[in-house]
Amino acid sequence: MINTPQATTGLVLVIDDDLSIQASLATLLEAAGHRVAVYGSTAELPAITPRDCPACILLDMEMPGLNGLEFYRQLAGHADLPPVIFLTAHGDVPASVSAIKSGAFDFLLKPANPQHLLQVIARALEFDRERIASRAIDDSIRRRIDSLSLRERQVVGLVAGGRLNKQIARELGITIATVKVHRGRAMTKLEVDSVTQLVRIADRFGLTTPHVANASGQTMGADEAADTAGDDDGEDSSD
Amino acid sequence: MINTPQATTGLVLVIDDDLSIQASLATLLEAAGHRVAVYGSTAELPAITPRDCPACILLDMEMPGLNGLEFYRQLAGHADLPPVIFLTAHGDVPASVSAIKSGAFDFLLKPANPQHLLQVIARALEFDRERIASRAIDDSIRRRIDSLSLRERQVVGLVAGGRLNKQIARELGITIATVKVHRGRAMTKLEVDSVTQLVRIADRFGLTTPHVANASGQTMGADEAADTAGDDDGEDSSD
DNA sequence: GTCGGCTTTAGACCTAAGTCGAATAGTGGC
DNA sequence: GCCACTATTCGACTTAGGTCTAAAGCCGAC
Repeated sequence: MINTPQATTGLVLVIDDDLSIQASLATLLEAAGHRVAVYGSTAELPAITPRDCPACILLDMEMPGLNGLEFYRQLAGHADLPPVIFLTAHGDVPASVSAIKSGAFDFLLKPANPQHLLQVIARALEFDRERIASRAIDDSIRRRIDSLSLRERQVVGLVAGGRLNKQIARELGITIATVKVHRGRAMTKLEVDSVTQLVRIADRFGLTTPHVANASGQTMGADEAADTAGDDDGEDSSD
Repeated sequence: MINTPQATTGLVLVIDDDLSIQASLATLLEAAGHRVAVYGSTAELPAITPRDCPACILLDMEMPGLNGLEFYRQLAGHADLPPVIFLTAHGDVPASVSAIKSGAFDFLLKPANPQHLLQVIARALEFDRERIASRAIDDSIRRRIDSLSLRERQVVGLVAGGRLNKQIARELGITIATVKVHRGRAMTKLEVDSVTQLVRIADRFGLTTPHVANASGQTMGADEAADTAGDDDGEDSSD
């Protein structure tokens, strides 16, 4: 947002087979305060591991061997990828559209205006910085979830799904007293102190057990089912 | 996903100043079972009103007067827009990247392959159909929220924020009995029967009142604050 | 003025949730 | 075998949530 002269710096992974371009990019980027790692082909790129410093990938489209776009698609499945900026000499509209739709951060033409390129990289690094931060929070919650026992996880899912303790007890074939214990312990382990927090965590990490099984929906899928279908529960007098 | 011969049909708004293109597009689209409305310029397009039938916009980039991309940006702020497919004779990479990043559904080059164009339009209409469906759900929830009184809305926000009834009572300067009344009435009006559903609605529609005001976070922001701040409550004998 | 809606409160009563102590069973180590 | 640890189970007790009835003050609409 703010155009500070010294913005976010980080690691830029340059993938290009042209040596002169490698050199000029490295010079430009290092002058801007970034660390640079250069690779001559997609094959040379080491496995992308989650890193704590902001990074982005500057990817040439016309690479020997694997096509840049295909390479990207392959990487993108991996999910924990820093933003990718395509850089190509050929103004190919379909390729650019395809790249952006696949989630690429930007698509630039060579020769790129150095000022503009630095700007785009700065934005990409800033984006990655935020991604890393939110991943750190997620990891912390993930660890807490992993510390739950099987039963605790089941109970959390059912609680987030809107069931009462007695319904949970019936579904799991245990008594209400036991449900309460699992529920309480899960709250402690997850470091939350209200159901509202539990619901948010459960939804975000796919723990929620919806009342009505429905294939669609992801963000609030658990409840779209719940509020369109007048979910009936607790009304059976079988107990 | 499924390539049924007779896929979703709908209304296609064609915006192009070339009469011969208007004619050929209309012929092609109508043959595919779509309804077509042709406009010679962006200015001629009537106000986009929310409609119940799937629609999409086929927009020429090189229009007299307002540039297609600018026009799109202007429309996009409006939010309730059917998917827009750009159609242009000039393979302009920056324009296509910009369009897609702004949320355009696709960006095609003229002359477009008729088969491919129909395929893209079918996907756009299908996308719009789903958008309309989810909008219908949202509108229905929105109406329920609008039927809440001021107090009820406040109580919903605080409940979703994780407060106990007694905390809510203290914050609003009323008794627990009153809080319970508002809470119960809000649940009835919103047609939910568990706090978990209430939380999802409150989060999705910005009703949640977080414990501690914090700038960061949006999806789970309401609660991350809650578990760091050790909120004391219920222990003051001042009233 | 009267009607209806919003807000407020109280008391009675029932149901649901949370906590404590305690018991059982499996697992791995000494 | 014995110990420690964890997961799981349960009953008893305490607190919180939810509903119903009844009532009162306020305010805008008809």
